[in-house]
Amino acid sequence: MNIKELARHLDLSIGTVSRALNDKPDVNPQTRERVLNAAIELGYSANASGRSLRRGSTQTIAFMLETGHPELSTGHNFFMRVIGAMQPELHREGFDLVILPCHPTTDPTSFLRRTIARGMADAIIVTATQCNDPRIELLLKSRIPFVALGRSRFQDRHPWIDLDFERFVDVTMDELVRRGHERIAMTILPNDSNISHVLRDAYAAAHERLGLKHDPALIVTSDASEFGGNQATRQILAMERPATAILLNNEQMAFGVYAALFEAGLTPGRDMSVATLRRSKQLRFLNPPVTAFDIDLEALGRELAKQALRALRGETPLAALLWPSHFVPTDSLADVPGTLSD
Amino acid sequence: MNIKELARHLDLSIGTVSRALNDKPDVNPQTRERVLNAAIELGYSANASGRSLRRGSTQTIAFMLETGHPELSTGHNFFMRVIGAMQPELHREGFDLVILPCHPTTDPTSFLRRTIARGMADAIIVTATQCNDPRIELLLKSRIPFVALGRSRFQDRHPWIDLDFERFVDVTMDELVRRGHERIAMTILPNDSNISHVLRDAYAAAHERLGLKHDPALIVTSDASEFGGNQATRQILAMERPATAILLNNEQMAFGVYAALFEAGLTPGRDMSVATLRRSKQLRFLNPPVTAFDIDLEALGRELAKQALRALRGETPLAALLWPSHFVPTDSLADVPGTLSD
DNA sequence: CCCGTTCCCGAAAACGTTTACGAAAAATCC
DNA sequence: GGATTTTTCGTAAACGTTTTCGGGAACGGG
Repeated sequence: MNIKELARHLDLSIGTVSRALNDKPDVNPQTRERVLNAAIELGYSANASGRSLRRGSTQTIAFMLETGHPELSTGHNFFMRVIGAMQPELHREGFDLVILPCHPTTDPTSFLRRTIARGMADAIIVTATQCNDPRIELLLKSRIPFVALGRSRFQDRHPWIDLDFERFVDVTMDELVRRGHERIAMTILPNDSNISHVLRDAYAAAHERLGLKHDPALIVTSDASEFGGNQATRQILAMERPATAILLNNEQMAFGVYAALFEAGLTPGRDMSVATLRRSKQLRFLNPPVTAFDIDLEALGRELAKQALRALRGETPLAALLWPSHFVPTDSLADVPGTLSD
Repeated sequence: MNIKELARHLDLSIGTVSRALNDKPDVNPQTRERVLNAAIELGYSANASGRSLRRGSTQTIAFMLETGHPELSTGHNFFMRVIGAMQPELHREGFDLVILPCHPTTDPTSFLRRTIARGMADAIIVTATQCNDPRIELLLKSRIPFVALGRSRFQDRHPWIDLDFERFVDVTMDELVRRGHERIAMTILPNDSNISHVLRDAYAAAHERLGLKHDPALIVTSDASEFGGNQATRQILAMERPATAILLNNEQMAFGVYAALFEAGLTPGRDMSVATLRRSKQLRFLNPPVTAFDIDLEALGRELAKQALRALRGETPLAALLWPSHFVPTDSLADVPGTLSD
């Protein structure tokens, strides 16, 4: 069922049919009605290849998602929440959203190069950005509209949205210091992800601001999984002067942290304060629930969609965005033993 | 950079360039070499729209994923593992994999109809199948190659792969009955998903086989989340004769189950045996770890990819597949209090 | 030297759509 | 009623690719 058949069926030329379907002027309201009805009845939708070939645009936005990273497996719920919210937002404007999964065995940059060269999308979303990200260099060079979910070295040259990791560190450390903590550990990822850089900087700045001694050993590298949290906690507990609190950059890690604490005969919250970035449903079923930040991922997804549309329409990009979050302290933060809270 | 530019740059006709790039005969080995090198150097990849318009096929396989269902949010790790494994498998054969996210606010069937009519993919993967699935009816009517990850009423008319829920119920109940349990609860989903039907049947059959009394109240409906598990457990504990074991159809639920047990002053494993379908990394950090089945999701993804390729090549479909799994019992299963195990 | 074969390449059509252009018909104006 | 505008539609080109077809050159055999 193509436009030619549809036109023949209506006894019209394909030009008229096309104009009717695309809300162009120069077509009688009655015939337009007739065409629209016939299209629905015969289940006609314009062939995507033909349309994009002629138009020079695919009406499609691609979300490039690197899958299969064991250390990122936890992030899929995060991304799916965001993506889920993007789809209807784009759909309303006549755009399709496709996710392009990229397995770690294939080079993300050449994967991206190929999708750009083949013209598979009008705009692209990249995420899990590195500080020095070759994908972003490529995107800038290709002059294709894109939005990054995450910052990078080139962040002033393209639209982006990112979580407010600085605020996470600041607010949590303020609270911990207020409760008497002095040795506060933090986990970061083993790769070159930009998050790690941001966290390091924020961590150092907070120590400076609060007049704390900055012990580099308190930054432990581990992957963002339950195992990572578990191993990091063991490492911290094995120190001659263990930390009394730990900041996690990922909610999954908390399960491993709690397990390691229990195993050492310690009580989370009382003997070790724990905080993580994003509050998720699961965390509520840990005892005590883990201190974290509420983040509206659906709104984030909608915003990402809007930014993408602005980018491909050539409108001036909105101000880059550190996404707001809401601090939800719980009993997983406690006073340092022997300290009186105010 | 299109084929015309490339041809001009090489001082050849576009026909020859195309033949060279596509490994057709009738082109001098030397010129082919020359073309291939130039294509790499100039970063040429054939425009997807032009190619698929001419070829009548997109060399693309679409995985339709319904996002945003709160009750399915947990499944994203599951799907992402599968999808991650599919991509390289398809890539080796020259196919692209795209995920089409479908938000619950849009009707999945018309979403699917549109993607079929627009010719966006050569084959389609659908999942989260219902017993009476309009999407599958549509796919059959459209005569487009597809594979279902999950069974349905039409399962003998199309290729599919599904988890072996029957084996889950059988093996777990055997073990529980051996340990003296007589009242075994099971959760199912609130929707019309085919899983629920399969589980009900297997549950009834196992009771029959093992000579147990089948109490319908022991099948509790709840969504597949931590909250669902929590609420289901409370419901079970509130019975005048509570169950002594519970079968979960989703690993996330275990967290809610454990929390509810702790809150009631009960110990998982000792006071209530717990088993769930799929073993995940998280479950290991519950205490005791939850009995479950190891499932090789990557292999499942690769198999799904192969089935899709067979389907679109018109080869006879492989036998439909109940995917194998490996039972890993843990201390979350225990003898009924007062019973001696052999 | 001529004929048949093989090898390589260019010309052109086709895929389904959109859109610029022109033309016929209808409507409006004086 | 003729001139002019407006409305409505058909024609045809174009998008980038693949593929069929035919033809020229090279080659070999007689």
